[in-house]
Amino acid sequence: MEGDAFSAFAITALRLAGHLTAAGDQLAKPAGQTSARWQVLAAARRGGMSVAQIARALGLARQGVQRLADVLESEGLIAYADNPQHQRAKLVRLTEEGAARLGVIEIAQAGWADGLGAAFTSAELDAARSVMTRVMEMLEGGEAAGG
Amino acid sequence: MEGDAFSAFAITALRLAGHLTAAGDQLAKPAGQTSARWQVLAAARRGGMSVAQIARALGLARQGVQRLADVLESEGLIAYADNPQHQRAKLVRLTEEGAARLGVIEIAQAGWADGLGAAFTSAELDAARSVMTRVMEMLEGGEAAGG
DNA sequence: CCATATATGACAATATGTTGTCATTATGGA
DNA sequence: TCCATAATGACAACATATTGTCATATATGG
Repeated sequence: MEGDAFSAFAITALRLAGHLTAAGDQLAKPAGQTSARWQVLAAARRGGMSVAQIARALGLARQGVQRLADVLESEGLIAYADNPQHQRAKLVRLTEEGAARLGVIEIAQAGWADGLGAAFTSAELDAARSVMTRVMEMLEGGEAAGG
Repeated sequence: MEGDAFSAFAITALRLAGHLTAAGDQLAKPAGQTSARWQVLAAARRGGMSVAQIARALGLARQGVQRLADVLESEGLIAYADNPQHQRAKLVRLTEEGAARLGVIEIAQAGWADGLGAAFTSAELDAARSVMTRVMEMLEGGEAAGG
């Protein structure tokens, strides 16, 4: 029954996420950051997005990202810029200090990903990611059966 | 470069976990529970495990599971039984009320997993899970390169 | 038996994330 | 223009989870 295979898949995915978050925290630690802050810094570098837009891009609640962004702003890693499109929704941009911290993290992350990725083929990783993405799309869409 | 494929895999896994937790919360909601409590109830049904053992089995910090277990115990869904092997580490067991709640959740979960799993072959799901498991084992083991 | 190391529960501080609520700002239709 | 609706930031309450610390219980080696 695919239901059992799916349940096992879901349980494994949840445990994997815990390990990945912990690994991300370790990668971000030398820059004084965490996995969550790192995500916001990376979004800030893209630029042109408000906090609410970043939250949607990350699949997180607006309020949680707002709290992180406010902390990063108070530490000078990001800055709020006026948005000609919207008076309240300021645009988030990366400061020089923020870019420096993000750079430190991403150098470490690249080495980490290369090291772990070497144990897999790109095809394996992409196939697994494809399944994960399809599951996500189903969860975002129909809210599923049986609930 | 497999590093890039791995990075994309990791980002997708983190987002998927968020969706799965939200879905689990919805499944557990009719029983007045959450994803986290559900996991502890399921472990309690297996029986013969202390809080610390459950935490290790779930890949979570001992202290967090302890807090959940204390709440579940105060609500009468689990009970602490004396452990002949260890004076302090009581064994966690499911009460009748806990079993009833867990049953409600698992009926909903079975339908949910069948519905979502129908869009995949067991082979796809198992292959994806295999990759996730291998990543986890690498993360648990070496703590990886580049960090 | 004793000393050391490990495991466990208790407690606290902190980080992350969700939901709910509110006032304000945009947006779109009558 | 006016009004209803949606989006946004601010604030609060709560759930989850981590790390750190402490005292006590258990295990291990001498």
